[in-house]
Amino acid sequence: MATVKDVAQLAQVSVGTVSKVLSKDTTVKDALRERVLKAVTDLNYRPNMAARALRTNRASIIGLVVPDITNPFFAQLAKDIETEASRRGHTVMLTNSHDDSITEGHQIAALLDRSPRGLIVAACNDTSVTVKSGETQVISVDRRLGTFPLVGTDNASSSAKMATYLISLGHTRIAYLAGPQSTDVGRQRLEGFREQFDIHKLQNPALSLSVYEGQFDYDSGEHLARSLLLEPAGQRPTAIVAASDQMAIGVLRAARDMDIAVPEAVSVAGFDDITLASLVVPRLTTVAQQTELLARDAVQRVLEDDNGDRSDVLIDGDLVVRGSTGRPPAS
Amino acid sequence: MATVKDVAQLAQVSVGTVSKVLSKDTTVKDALRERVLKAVTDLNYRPNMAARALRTNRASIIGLVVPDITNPFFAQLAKDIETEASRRGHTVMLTNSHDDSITEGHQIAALLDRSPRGLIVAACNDTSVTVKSGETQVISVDRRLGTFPLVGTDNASSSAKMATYLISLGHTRIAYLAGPQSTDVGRQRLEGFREQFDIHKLQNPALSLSVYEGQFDYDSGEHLARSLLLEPAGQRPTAIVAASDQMAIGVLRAARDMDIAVPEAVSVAGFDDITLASLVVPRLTTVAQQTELLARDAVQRVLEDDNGDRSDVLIDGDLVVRGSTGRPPAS
DNA sequence: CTGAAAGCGCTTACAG
DNA sequence: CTGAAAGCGCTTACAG
Repeated sequence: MATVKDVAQLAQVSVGTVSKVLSKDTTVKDALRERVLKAVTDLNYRPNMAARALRTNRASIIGLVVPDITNPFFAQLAKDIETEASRRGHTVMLTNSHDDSITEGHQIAALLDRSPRGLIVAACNDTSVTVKSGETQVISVDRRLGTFPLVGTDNASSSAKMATYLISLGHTRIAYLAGPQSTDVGRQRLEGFREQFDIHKLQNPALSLSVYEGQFDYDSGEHLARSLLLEPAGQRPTAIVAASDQMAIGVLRAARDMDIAVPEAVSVAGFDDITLASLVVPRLTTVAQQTELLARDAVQRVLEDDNGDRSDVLIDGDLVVRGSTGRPPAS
Repeated sequence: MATVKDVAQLAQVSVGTVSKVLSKDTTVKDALRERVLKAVTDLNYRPNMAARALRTNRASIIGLVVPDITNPFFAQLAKDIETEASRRGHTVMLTNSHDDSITEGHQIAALLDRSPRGLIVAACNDTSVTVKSGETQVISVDRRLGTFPLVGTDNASSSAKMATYLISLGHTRIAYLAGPQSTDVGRQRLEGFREQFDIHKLQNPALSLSVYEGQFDYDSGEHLARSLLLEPAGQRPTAIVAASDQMAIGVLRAARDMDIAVPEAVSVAGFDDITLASLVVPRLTTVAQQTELLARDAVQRVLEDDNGDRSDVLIDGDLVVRGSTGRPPAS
């Protein structure tokens, strides 16, 4: 592999000059610059990233920690983050915390050892260990890590949109399958829904909301729906809203197994808009998280050292109406 | 951050000795070793990875290139690779080629710049650019890159298992929805199926197989199935086998839309055993790829420089029978 | 505007 | 068995 030294020699300049040209320093005279650039091309020179990292104390790397890359939402987010990072000349180091705070702590430490430009962390659900990041920028995404700034979806206001939409369809008995209330995301989605519901209830006291707490996964949604749907048609909810698409897909599955038509007998809605949401039968009404925007902002915050900016970024979710919701059955 | 120098000073030894202790060199006397270890703990010393990489010309990093991390199969594979790499003290750099060979080439070059221990690449479908990896170990996984050794599932023999299974159920009119025949994976799965089918046909000349080429994705499966299932019940296939779970799930969707019962009227099977396969209704019969084994072998090949070993590793897929297949309808 | 030189934090022959 | 020293390939004050 060619080094700066080789380039300098071929271009008949000093290594310092080569370095300056490479770093787009404008104080190099054109004649020299061209000689250097030609030598770079001729030798097919590629800078040694380890040397650069050692010298500058930062590598053009972004560390990314997610609970589980096989969760479709995190897969989408990771993809968008990688795309944005790559566009900006950075590489992403990925680790899975397996939703375990001890592992998460180790992963973060290991990533910090590689002097990344910054860390983007979707924290695991159990309480995270405190992280001392030193110089390194750390941004939470989706789920906050410690007290680091968060880039996430405005869960409350997005969830509120869903409440308004279902009530406007005429639903009066609504069940909400909440995520773990130990998590911010779980709490915010529930609270946003509940508060909006309560506002509508002032107009229409007949509205009723029942809430059940579960996990964000398929099984939890299926399990909760199974007992809910056991009730006779006149009493059970006419709309079931889940705190995640995975839960909602579990609900669809339960309804199918119990021969209850969606959306004719019961409407079902989710949250996230994972790829699968538009592939299930019927297609799922949900709130789309704008992962591209989340990714862009997170990467930007990590790369541009707006040092001192500790503010959160909240991005609106979009209500996406598909086939799984409709008017409640005439009763 | 503490450096070897600090540790050496505190432990009253030379930096060389510190380095030897850290690298588990056994020639250091116990007394010194303990002093060093204590100093390491006291100072909370963490080696500077960039310096180590510069000096040794290799970082404890594995580069991973997949076409698309939101594809559930690659997500599972990436997770297993990351877990295995992490277990062995290595970090994974992830990039998505977006199934584009130009991008793939750039990603590989960028990863090689960071002097990784090795590269694991699931190549994109279009012809890949040639890669000069220099010293670095490169292993293909699932889809071969250039002429690099491959760790993958034995597609042909696994596909053959599915043929035997369906024929043993009594199916005589079988449709096979193949993946792109420009890809090894697509070809191998089709050929394995067809060859096994032909063997059975010697016994039972009434068997018929029709083959349709598509993409590996949901839409392709749905699209192909839609026209297939238009035929009247006595003439259309009684079993549809897809080259991927995503295609098979598309088939399920088409059947559902057309009110054709699975598996009563038509059996459906896939390949891969993505998470979703056991979540759709009915649960999908498929061939499970053993991603954990694939991951373990790929990481091992990349880390242990069995230099010169250019052989492929083929791992059997497991037939997983679920609810989407059954006996053909009585006719 | 350009070059000579120091130094980032390690590892590794080489002496002793 | 241990230490002193060179050097990996860069970047960056500092002279000139």
